[in-house]
Amino acid sequence: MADVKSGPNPLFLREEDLRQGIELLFYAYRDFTAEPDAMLARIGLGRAHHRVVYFVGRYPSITVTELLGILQITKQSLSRVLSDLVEQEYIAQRPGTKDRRQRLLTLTDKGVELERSLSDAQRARIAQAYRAAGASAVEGFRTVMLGIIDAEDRAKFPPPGKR
Amino acid sequence: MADVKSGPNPLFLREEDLRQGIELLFYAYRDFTAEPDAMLARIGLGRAHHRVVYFVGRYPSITVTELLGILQITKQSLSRVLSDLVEQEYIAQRPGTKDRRQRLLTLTDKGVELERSLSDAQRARIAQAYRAAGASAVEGFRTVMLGIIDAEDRAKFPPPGKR
DNA sequence: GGAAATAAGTCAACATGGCTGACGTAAAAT
DNA sequence: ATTTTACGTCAGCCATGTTGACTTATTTCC
Repeated sequence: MADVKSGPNPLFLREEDLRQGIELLFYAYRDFTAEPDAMLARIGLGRAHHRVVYFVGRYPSITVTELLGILQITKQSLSRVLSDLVEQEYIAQRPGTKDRRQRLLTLTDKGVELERSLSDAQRARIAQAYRAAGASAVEGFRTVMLGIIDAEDRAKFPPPGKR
Repeated sequence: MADVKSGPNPLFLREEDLRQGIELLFYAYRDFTAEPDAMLARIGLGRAHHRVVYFVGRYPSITVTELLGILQITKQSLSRVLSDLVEQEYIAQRPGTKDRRQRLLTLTDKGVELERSLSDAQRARIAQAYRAAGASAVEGFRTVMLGIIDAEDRAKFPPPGKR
């Protein structure tokens, strides 16, 4: 590997800590997504499908607008993957009862199974990291991650007491 | 928002913790990349360019092979963004002295400035999260993130003592 | 010294998943 | 009755990943 310390870029401690934070996020996300991506490729789907299946599993009967708010992509982008998933019967749509313009999304049995098999690799990775790190480290992890996430979405992560 | 607790998906505690871990990573990465992405879009570059500029800044005189190992993409994919960056003089190449087949990559002054302005938003986000969380939470964060990262790359993150 | 391996680059073609813009329909809200 | 909202769709563009095939220069190995 090229020498970190040499060259016109002497890193100081504080700066180094922040860089390390950036890189922890880069490497963790890279490795975290690699396994499900490989599984998805085998069945002709992509990471975008995984995200949709994941959040529909997480929030059964979620609306399209809510899903768009989470994913932060355009409805045209969502449409593409969502139609795939509906056509292939991973996801079912039904009209809302209160508001009949809505299409409430739920996983089919097939969808539940797909979601489980995809996220299992990720759950295993998290579980192993949590186990190795211990409860107080996990609490620190949670706290820092919440600080990185935009304030609007922090409410999605209720404190331990509320769970 | 759709009701988490209702429906055919009763979540239990342990399962819920793991899901929360998955989502912390999703939201953190989403928000972490949003600002630099917006800046990049204004100058006609993309996230891939940021990654290259970042790691060339991190490891001055890094070789193409080393960079490929970090990014875990094909050399054809890297080639595209790297040529952009060399053409636009963000990155300079020079042959290795020990091995003249290598093209050692370094940031130009212009590249240093780009890297700084892009990563500043990210550094600020990390710094704020670290400050709010406190030192022991940061240590926990580090530990859990390292557990998520594949073992091969953990050596890139020397323990505090070695820094 | 000659063969094989390695570092890097290139061309071509393709897939995925973002984006914008324009437009349509049904239902709800004002 | 009008406007707004939820959702969908068509068309086209761009960024960034992929595979496969092939070249050149240099180093390493026998």
